[in-house]
Amino acid sequence: MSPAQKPKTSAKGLETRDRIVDVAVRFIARNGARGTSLADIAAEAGVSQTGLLYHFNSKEALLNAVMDRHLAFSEQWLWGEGPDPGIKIVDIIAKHMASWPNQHDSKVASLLGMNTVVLGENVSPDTELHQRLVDGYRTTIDRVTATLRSAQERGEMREDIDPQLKAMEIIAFCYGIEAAWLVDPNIPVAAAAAQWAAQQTRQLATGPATS
Amino acid sequence: MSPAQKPKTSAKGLETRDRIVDVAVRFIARNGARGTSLADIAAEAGVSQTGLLYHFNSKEALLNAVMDRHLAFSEQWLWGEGPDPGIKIVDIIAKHMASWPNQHDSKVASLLGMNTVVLGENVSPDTELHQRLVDGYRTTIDRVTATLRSAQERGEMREDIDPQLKAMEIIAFCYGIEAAWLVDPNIPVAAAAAQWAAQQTRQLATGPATS
DNA sequence: ACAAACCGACTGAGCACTCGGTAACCTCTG
DNA sequence: CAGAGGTTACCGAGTGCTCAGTCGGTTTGT
Repeated sequence: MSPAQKPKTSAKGLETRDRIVDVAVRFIARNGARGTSLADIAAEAGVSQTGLLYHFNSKEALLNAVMDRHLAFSEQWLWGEGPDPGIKIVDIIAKHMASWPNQHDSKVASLLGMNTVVLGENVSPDTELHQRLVDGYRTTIDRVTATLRSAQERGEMREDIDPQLKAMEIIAFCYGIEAAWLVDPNIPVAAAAAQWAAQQTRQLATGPATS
Repeated sequence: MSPAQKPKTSAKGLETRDRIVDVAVRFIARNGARGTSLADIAAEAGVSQTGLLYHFNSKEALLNAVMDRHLAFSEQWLWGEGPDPGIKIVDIIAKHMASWPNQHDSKVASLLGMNTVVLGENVSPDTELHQRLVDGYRTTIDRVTATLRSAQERGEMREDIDPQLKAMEIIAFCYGIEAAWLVDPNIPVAAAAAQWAAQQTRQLATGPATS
């Protein structure tokens, strides 16, 4: 009936599908899902609104495809350099943030910015995407907690710091800086991230120099 | 003509006006401005939609009144204990966060949560409220920076930490924790805030005990 | 010839906002 | 202190727009 149920999609079909999601990510990152109409997306993607609805049976279906892409990107963003970076995770984050100033208009920025925008639209538990956000947050926290805990076991991180609470702090910092950067791209993100990472490393590490 | 231009409002008028803003804050904090209709707000406030539009000439006017209330609240939240708390600012923040778990459904929670929701809806620079958000962020950063700097001058804070970047970090943490708590009120906000404040204090203070 | 890919025209719901009223209340005057 | 006149506070019934989704088609690739 429809490709969502019977995905006998051809190469060309997949390509348009992909293009639509691309455009949707851009629009949603700027105006939110509620602030973006299917007509807008369709026009920019070079199809009619009906053509869009052929590929995604409803707005919600498109939204989910967009979230899938966002999830894949975030995954790569945090864990692209290995599944267990330990306390190096703060350096990874700072390194990524250092490149933000150059790419405020890029695809990367859209994929990142979606976070803040979609989250804001779905704080109420009775929206469709809310559960996805809760699950996403929990798994991220769990993974960061796990890598910090294993760093403690390896003796690379101080034992008197609760890994879960520290994970929450790290993710909160990411969210907060991202939000601030979105509303005002001129703030010194790179410097803030660098100072933060340096201080976190000093605080977390077991090294002899506590000075 | 209308109360917005000629505010000859009576006591009763002010009361309804106030009630409308109250309700609007609650709705917007949950569903965003775009996700809330004037009809919803009016019904909950016990007036007709036309009655609402008598007090606020447009949705945008109501939005601005809501933002005014939010601003006043945030002001009190951060600086209620004095205009120059120095590094104690992190303790103030942690203290406030400690009380969040008890008030997820309260007025306070709505006023707080608005931040995340409204910010997400206005990342694009061509929305009406965007400039207000940018200005609000900047002044907050400036004030935190100033109090940290004066702490340094008083010798209460280490000199080798950049106050502005630290201010950004502090505000980012607030944003991030708030966002996380909004989507999932069950997370241990109080504990995370307590550990964060303790570690920040140890890191910022000039005290002799660096452990 | 058959399915996949796509379109134009339509529909119905939801929305912010307008228009033409009415009722309560205050104020100034005879 | 009656009551006329004006102002404030509100309402019901529209209006025009935007938007997600439907329907009945046509084109294109294999």
